[in-house]
Amino acid sequence: MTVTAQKTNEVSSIRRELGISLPVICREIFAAHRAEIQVRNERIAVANLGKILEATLAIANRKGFAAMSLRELAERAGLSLGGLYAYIKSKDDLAVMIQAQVQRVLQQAMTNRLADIRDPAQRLSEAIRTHLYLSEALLPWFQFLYMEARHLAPSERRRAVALEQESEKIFADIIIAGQQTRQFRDCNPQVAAGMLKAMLQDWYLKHRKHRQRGLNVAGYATQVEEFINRYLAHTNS
Amino acid sequence: MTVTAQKTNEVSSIRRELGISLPVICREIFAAHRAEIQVRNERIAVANLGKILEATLAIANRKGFAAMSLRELAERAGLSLGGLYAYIKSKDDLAVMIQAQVQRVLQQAMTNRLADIRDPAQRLSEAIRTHLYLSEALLPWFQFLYMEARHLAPSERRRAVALEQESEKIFADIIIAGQQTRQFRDCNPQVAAGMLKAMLQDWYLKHRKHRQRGLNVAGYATQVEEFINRYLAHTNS
DNA sequence: GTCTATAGCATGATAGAC
DNA sequence: GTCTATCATGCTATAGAC
Repeated sequence: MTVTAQKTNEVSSIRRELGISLPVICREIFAAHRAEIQVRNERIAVANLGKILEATLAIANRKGFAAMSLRELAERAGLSLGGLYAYIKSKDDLAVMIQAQVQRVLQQAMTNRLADIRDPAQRLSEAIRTHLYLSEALLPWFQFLYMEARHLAPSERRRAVALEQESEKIFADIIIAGQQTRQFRDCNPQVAAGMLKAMLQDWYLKHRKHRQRGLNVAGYATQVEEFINRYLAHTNS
Repeated sequence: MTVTAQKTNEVSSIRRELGISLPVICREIFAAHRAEIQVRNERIAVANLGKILEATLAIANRKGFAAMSLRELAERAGLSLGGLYAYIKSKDDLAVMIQAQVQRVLQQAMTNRLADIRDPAQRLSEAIRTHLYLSEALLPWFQFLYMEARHLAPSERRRAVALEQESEKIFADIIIAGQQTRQFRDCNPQVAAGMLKAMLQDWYLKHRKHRQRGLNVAGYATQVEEFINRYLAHTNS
C-alpha cells in the first residue's frame, strides 16, 4: 500500500514537474506542426490531436503501425477519414510526430533532473529513476518509439539511433566520473551502460510481465540499482 | 585474432552439434508442413523454402513483416507470386512457420546442452552461452521472433509468450538450485532471471551496436556472466 | 512445378459539399 | 472544421495455361 502510493507519487511528480499530460503534449505538438495542421482553433485542434494520438498508440502497440489502417484509426478517434487528414499530412507523418515528441521529452527530462547533482552515485540513481518513471508515465509512447523506430524513413531513423546513443552516453559518462573518484571499480563503462539500458528498456517492453509479478516502477528501480551497484562496487576479497 | 577464432568456433560448434544450417532447418520445416506445401519433390522444395525464408527474414527485419509485400518477397526469392503460393498457405502461415521452427530449435538446444550438467554455477554458464550462441547462429530468426511475435494470431502469440516464460523459468530454476547449495546469495530469483534475459535479448536486438564496438558473442557472454555472478555472489562485508 | 493473368478487395489520399 | 464520396493504387489469393 505504501509502496504503491509512493510509486504513484513519484510518477505523478515526474508528470507534474515535466508537464507530461496529454493536453500539454498535444499543445506542444500543435505548436511544432502548425504548418501542416489545417485546423486553426487551438482548443479544437488540441482535443482532436489527443484522441488521434491516443488511438494511434493503442492500435499500433497492439498490431503494429504498418498494420493499422487510417480508417480504423479515424473511427477510434471519433473522426471521419477525411477529417483525420486535417491533422496529419500522411500516415508516415503521424509516426514522426509521435517519435519526435517522445524524444524531445526524454532528452529534456534527463537534462533538467541531472542538472544540479554532482555526486556520480547520486547522478546514476537519478538517471535510472528518471528514465524508468518517464517510461512509466509515457508507457505507450516509449513502446511505440522502440518498436516502430526501424520502420521510419532513413533520416528519421538516424535521429532515433543518435538519440539512443546519446542517452546511453549519459550513463557511460556518469560511470566514468564515478571511476575517476574511485567510487566505482575499474571496468568497461560502455558495456555497463549498455547492460543498464537493456534493463531499463525491459521495464516498458515487458511491462505486463513485470506488473503480473506484482512489481511496480519503484520496486524495479530498486532492483536495477542493486544490480548495477553490485557490478560497479569494488571487489573486497 | 584468437578471440575471433574462438568465437567463430564456438558458434559453429553449436551449429554443427544442433544441426543448425539452412538446409537442415528447411528439411525440418518441409517435414512439419508437408500437408500445406504442394511441392512433393524434397530437393526442390527444400531449396526453394531456403530462398523464401531467407528473403522473408531479410525483408521483414528491415521494414517489418506487415509492410513486406508478397510480390517483393517472391521477387527476392527468385519465384513468381503464383509460384510462392505452392510453398505457403497464406502470408500469416509464413510467419507461423518461422516462429514455430525457431521456438523448437531453442527449446531443444537448451534441454540437450544442460542435460549432463549438475553444478548450478556451471549450468548457469552453459545456459547463458547456449542462449547467446544460438541467437548468434540464428540471428535473423531470433530478431524476427521477438519483433513479430505480437502481430501473430492470438493462439500463436500465446504459444510465443508461454515459451518466453518457460525459457526464463530455466534460468530462475538454476538460480534457485544455486541458492539451495549456498553457492548464490539469497535474492529474488525471478527478478534475477528477468534481468538476465533482458541482457541476453539485447545481444540480438542491438546486434549492430555491439559489433560496432568490437564486441563478439564470446566477449559479450563473458560480460553477462560477470554481471550476473557479481549479483549472485555473497556479500563479504 | 512454375508461370501469367486476374479477381476481389482494402488501402492511402483527395475533392468538394455543407 | 468536418463530412461523404471517390480515385488510383497496391495488396492477397486464386485459376488455369504450360
